[in-house]
Amino acid sequence: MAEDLPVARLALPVPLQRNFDYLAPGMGPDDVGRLVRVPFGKGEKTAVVLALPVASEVEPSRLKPIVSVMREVPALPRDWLALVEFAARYYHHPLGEALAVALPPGLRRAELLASRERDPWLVATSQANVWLETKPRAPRLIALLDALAGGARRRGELLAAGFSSCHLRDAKSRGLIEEAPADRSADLSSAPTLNAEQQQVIAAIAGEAGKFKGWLLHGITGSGKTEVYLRLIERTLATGQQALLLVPEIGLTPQLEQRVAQRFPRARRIALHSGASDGARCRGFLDALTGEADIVMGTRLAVFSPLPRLGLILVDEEHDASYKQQDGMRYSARDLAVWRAHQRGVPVVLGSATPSLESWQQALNGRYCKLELSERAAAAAPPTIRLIDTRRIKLRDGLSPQLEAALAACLARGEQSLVFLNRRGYAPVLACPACNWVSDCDRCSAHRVLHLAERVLRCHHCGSEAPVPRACPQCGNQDLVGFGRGTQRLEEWISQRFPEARVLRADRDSIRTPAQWIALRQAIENGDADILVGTQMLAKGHDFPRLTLVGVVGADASLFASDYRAPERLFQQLMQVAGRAGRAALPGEVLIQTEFPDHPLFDALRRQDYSGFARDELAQREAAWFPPFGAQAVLRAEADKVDDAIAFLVEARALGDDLSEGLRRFDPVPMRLVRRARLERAQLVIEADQRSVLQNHLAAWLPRLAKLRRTVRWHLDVDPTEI
DNA sequence: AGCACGCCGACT
DNA sequence: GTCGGCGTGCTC
Repeated sequence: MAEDLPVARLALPVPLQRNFDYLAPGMGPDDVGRLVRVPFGKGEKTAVVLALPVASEVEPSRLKPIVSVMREVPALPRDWLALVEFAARYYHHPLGEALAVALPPGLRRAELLASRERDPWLVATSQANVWLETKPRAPRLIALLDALAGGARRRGELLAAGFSSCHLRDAKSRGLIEEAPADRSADLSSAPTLNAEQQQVIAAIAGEAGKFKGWLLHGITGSGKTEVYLRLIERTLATGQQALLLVPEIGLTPQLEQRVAQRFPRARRIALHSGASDGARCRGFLDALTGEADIVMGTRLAVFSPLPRLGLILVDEEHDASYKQQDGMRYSARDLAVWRAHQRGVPVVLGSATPSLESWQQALNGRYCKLELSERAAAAAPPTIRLIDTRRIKLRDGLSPQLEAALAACLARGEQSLVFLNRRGYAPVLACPACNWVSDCDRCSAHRVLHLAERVLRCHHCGSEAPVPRACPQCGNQDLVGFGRGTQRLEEWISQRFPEARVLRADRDSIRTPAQWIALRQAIENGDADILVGTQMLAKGHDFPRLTLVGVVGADASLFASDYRAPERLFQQLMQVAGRAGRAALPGEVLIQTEFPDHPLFDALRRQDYSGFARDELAQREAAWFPPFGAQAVLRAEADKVDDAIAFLVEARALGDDLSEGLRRFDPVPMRLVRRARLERAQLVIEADQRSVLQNHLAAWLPRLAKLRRTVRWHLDVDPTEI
């Protein structure tokens, strides 16, 4: 009697903008949010129940039945489904694929759960009464029901009786088990005293807990933002709620993870990031879902953690580029965090020393409430920043006499210095002066960088390598020259100039694993290094108490980049690296070598005047209707030949001609790095003054693209950060 | 995306 | 006479 069976509407992980209906025997409205296994095409897939029951438009005979319901996973709550549905709609990504992004990978894989699925007790717990009748011999179920009947309601008692925590999970989500009153109190035995500013900030945010409010916490380096986060988490846990703490890259912030662990030793803490194993991500996700986790800390993907008791969202270093996913569904975790806070009626705190201009503008126009932390908490004065005009100075090994003298003096004082150069390798290009051969990458429109230490030429865009030729491959000339400088060469120069100094280089080549990173930090903290040479890896939020001097070389290239976001990024980067100087009792000094000392960016930087920089930059953005004053989306295409990509975009654009009112649709152009990993790329930028106009256009236009010939690969990027 | 079906060139 | 190229079309 197939026509009597309920029909469920499911989202499947396929790149199709539609859902699929299946027969759902024995299922009901409570099963919305369940994961199910279904036959699809030739194979089987894991799908998510969106609605049940539904009246299907599909002819009943064509409906296939659901194979199995993954009852060991509690149903995903409606607000979580709504979050993913919003992300799918906003970023114009198929819902099934968006769900696949939001779920931990292991959860979708049947084999990982297969052993649990076969465990009759696990299946039984979710439908205890039904199964007690139909499967009277499920011994674990009977044991559990006996335990429950005997008055054991506490998690601890049941664990003691031999039920494992994963066995109890579903029973608990069904309310069969009572939550033991948890001790989530903070350990304040080391906690620093708050200054007046910190107290005000905490009071302001805590005073408006329990409802949505966007807070922009603008705190200079060393002003104690982390302590504010910890105190806010403490208050959230005290009211029995969960806190979500988003961080840029967990690998680079083990210090923050440690501080959270030290402060909340008794709370259930979860760390979620792409580096964690499938099993760990699954467990973390499920602990968040059942409400067992108190603090969920993680990278951008953690924004999709289900949090039934959510009370607070924190986004640390909210300007950081890593919050934007750069493939698949290109979401901004920061923006989704704000949407989610609004959806759930909880406060969201965006913290940064150099906020994104998007967030800053939201604060200026009153959508966010701005809070300032302008004092360095640890008594030290802000570093002094000086510019070194290198136009009329002869540099020796890339160093000006001033920077060299400052390094020597720092060395003599027994303090540490850092020379910042955001370019790894030995020299950016190897070239032949005789015939003009250059070390081009054969897969990308870029040079291969000379890495002398590893004796290879390496492309920084696709990773391909070639041995360093002994002679020019074109004319045989033996005197090939490495032009420009990277961190390896700078390290070599500095070691020669200061033979008595212990020089340490830190970039993605020298620090590849978390263990190496920990060892490096340890060495710096122990004082086993005098001069550090490094890329932005060393710029991000670390306390190096002995570090008093920062030198910046080679930042000029970014000043005149064609990307309109380049100045914002450069300013953020330089403010961040400058903040490494003088964090403890010792005063810090920052020296920046530049040929453009009068550039307004450097002027604002010298005064450490973020708001002045933001004012100037926002004025320019407003004049050009760039974000945050207009909204952008980019359609990108890649093909063997860039002309094919352009042709596709031209054709695609024409399909939206009748929908183009209120839009600026530019000509499709090759991307700045046209060829990457053998594929040639082009893009079409679309702008609107209003987000809603852009969204309406995309919603009407994109479905038409499915009808185009599938000759190229393409994707859409809403709110792109790299153009 | 997969994976089928479906019509035109070089081979056991 | 077949094996196989990837162009269109479907997946409840």
